[in-house]
Amino acid sequence: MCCAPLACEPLNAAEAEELAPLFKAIADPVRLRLLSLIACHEGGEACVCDLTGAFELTGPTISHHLKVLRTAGLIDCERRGTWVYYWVNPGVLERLSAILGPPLPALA
Amino acid sequence: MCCAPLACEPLNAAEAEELAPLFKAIADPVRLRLLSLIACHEGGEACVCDLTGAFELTGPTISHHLKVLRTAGLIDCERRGTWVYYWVNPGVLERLSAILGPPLPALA
DNA sequence: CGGCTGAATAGATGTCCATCTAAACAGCGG
DNA sequence: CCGCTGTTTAGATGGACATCTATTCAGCCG
Repeated sequence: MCCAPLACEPLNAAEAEELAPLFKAIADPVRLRLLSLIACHEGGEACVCDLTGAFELTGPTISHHLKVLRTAGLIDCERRGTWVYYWVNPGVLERLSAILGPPLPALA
Repeated sequence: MCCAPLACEPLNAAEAEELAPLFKAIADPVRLRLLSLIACHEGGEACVCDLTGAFELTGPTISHHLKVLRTAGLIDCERRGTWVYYWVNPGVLERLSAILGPPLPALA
């Protein structure tokens, strides 16, 4: 688990190879909005049907983007009856934030 | 200038379209390391020749990645005699960090 | 069980991108 | 002025990716 911001010490090749896919997962406007929609949704989770309507994209395309986010470990999901609910995996975004961010004064 | 973290209110389409290219620029292991190498280098700036040696890639490839970072607004450069120096544009990384991060308690 | 709705998978397609080689450009030193 | 080194640009190529249509899978209800 690496935590030092980019600007503190040079990222080695292995860390960079590990981090890049996470940034790649959020480096798409649709996926950024999906992530945001899920994170902001009441209860911290959202059904696919809540998400699809926000885009002018087909169901399979949204499903594809959700899978990319899930494969990257940013979100997780569970089927409950007819619907599938997604939520943001805690900690992952914070980690990315910390890597980009300024040397935080130790927040316990 | 948007600042609210992803998890506070849903990103609208325009904001997402603006942010995605920034994340795309850093969504590559080589560019992540370049950014880190530059940020960590003494004086906050690095010459291309300082960077090329860290990778098993040709000069043109490094030059290409630097251009991507520069086009995205993450870094800037200046030629001084024979060498070209790059530095990280201040503020941009912090902004991305803030967007991913937890709802910061208003830091003036 | 049969059909309906929500969601994911399969396969196809057009575009973008990382990398290379070859060539051009910029500044320096003899 | 000429050649040398550092850096960028141009063009080519192979692979990755966003999106679609068609199909399949999963659960519900009459």
